[in-house]
Amino acid sequence: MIRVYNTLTKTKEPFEPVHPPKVGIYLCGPTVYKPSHIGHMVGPVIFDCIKRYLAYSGYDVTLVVNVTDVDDKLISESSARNIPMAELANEMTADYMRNIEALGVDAIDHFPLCTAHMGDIIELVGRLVERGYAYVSGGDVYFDVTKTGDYGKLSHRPADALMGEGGGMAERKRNAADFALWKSAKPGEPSWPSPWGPGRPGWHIECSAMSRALLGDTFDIHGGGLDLVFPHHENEIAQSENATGKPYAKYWMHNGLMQASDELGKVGGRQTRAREGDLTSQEAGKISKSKGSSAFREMLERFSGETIRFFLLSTHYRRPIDFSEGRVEEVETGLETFYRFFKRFQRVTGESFYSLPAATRRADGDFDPGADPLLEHVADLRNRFLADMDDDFNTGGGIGALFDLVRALNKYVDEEGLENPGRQTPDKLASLRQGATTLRELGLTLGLFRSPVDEKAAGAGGELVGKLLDLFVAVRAEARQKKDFATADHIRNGLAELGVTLEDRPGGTDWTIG
RNA sequence: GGCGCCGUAGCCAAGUGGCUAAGGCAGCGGAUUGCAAAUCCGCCAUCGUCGGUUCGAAUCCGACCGGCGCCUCCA
Repeated sequence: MIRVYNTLTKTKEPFEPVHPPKVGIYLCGPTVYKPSHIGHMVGPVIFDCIKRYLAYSGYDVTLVVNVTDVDDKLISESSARNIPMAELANEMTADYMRNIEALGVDAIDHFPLCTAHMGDIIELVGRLVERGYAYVSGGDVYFDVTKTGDYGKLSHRPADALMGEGGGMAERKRNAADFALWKSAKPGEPSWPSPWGPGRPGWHIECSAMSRALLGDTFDIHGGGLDLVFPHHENEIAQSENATGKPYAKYWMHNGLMQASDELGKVGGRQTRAREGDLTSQEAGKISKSKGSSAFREMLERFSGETIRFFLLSTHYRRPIDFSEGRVEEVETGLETFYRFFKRFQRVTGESFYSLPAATRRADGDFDPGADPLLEHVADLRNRFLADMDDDFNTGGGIGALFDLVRALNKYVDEEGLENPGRQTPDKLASLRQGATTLRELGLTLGLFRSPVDEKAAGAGGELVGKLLDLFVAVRAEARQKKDFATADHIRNGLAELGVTLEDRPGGTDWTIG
C-alpha cells in the first residue's frame, strides 16, 4: 500500500487512483524566461522518480509537465533583450530540456506549451464566464472568488486573508482576491484573439486547461513546489472545479524548496520583508527566480547529472534542501561506493552490472531467497526499501537501504573470496548476481544506475593518458616483482599527486583518475 | 500582523508512541595489504530547552529559544 501526503488534507492518505491502473500526474513546469537553476530541477527529478516507482508498482502512469511560454515575465525579458517572445521561449525551453535530460529525467510523457493550447484556455475561461464564476472588466476576465464556497481549501487560509494581484489590475476587480483569467493586451504585446478582445492567459488558467486537455477533468496527482500552493494551485482548483463541476486533482503533492547555497546556486531570499537587522535571513533564503541564480548548466560542468540526482533524492522530497557544492561533493563520495562495486562485480563475474536484467515490475521481482543467507539479507533490504518508498516516496530512507545492500554484497565477495577465480562456484556467483540484480532493480526505480557514468579520464587526450598509465603500471609491476618497493611507491605516490589512484589487487593493478 | 514548516552525532540525514535511534560524509581502532588504495569489522547521538500526557515519547500536548517558508513573481 502506497501512501502519499496530500496538501489538501494535510495527512498521508492511501494512494487509490481515480481510474486504476491508470494514474495521471500533472507537475507545474517552468516559465521559460531565464535559464534553469538547481531549484527548478527538484520537481522534475522527484516526479520522474515518483512516476518510475508507481510504474514499477504496477500502475500505468501518464506524467505531464507544462511549459509556460507566455507570461508577463517573458514579455518583459524578451523586450529587454529585444527579441521576440517566442524566440526567448524556445531558447529557454531548450535549456530546460538539456538540464532535465542530464539528470536522467525522461519519464515525462507530455510537455504541453501554453501557446499551443490557446483554444482550450479560451474555452475554459468562457465556461467560467457563462457559469457566472468570472466577469469581464475592461477587456480582462477575472475569477470572482466570492462565488465559490471553498476558496482557500488547499492553502488552508481564511478567504479574507487571500489577496490577489494588486497594481493596475486592482481597479478593474470586484474583490481584491479576484485573479485574472485573461489579460487584455497592451499595444505591442503578444496577443491572441478571444471573445473578450486580444490578450493572453492569466497565470493560472493554462495549467487548468492543459491538465484537463491531457488528463481529463479529474486526475490523480498534481505536483509543484511548495511556493505554488498559494495562489497558483489554490486558483487552479477554483477555476477547474467551477468550470467542470467535478473534483480537480485528488492528491496535491508539494516538494520542499531549495534553500541557501553558494557559488553554484546563488540565493534569492526575502527582500521586501526582511526585518531590521535580519541579514542572515537574506543570506539563507530560498533560491528565487527574482534574484540572480547561477545557471544549472554550470553545475553540470562540475558534477554528473547522476550525482546531482542522487543528491536531490538523498533527502525526503518535502524537506527543504540546503544546497552547497560541499554537500554535493559528499554525496558524490558516497555514490562512488556504488560505482566501485559495479566495477568489482564486473571483475568477478565478467558481466556488466548495467546489463543485468532487473525486474521492471515489483511483483516480478519477488524471489525466494531459499536458504541462502545472502539472499535472505537481500530480501530484507529490498523489503525495507519498498516500505520506505511506499511511505510517501521516502527516497532518503530507501537510499540508506541501498547502501546496506552494497555493503552486504561487498562483504559476500570478501568472505567468499570471489575475487579469486579459484574460489568461485556457480552457486556463489549466482547468488551474487541475484543480489546485484536486486540492487539494480531498486536503483532503477529511483532513476539511478541506469548506464555507466563517463569516466573523468575520457575527453581530450584520454586515450593517450590511458596508455601512459598502463605503461606506468606495467613498469611498477616489474619493480614490485623485484621487491623494488621504493620505485613502486615512487610511481604510485607520483601518480597520486596527479590525481591518479592505483589499487593493487591479486589480479593486477587498476588505476582511476579523480 | 495572519498562516505554516523545521531543530536527531563534527556535517548531511531516515525514523513521528514501544526491540540495541537507519544510512552517508568526516574521524578513530582493527582485519586485509610489501606499504597503500579499495573492501570488511568495530567505535562515535538519548533526539533544541523546560513542563505535561502515557505503563512507555525523538515521536502526542503546551510554553519558550533558535532557523526558515508563504501571505508579492517564484519550482
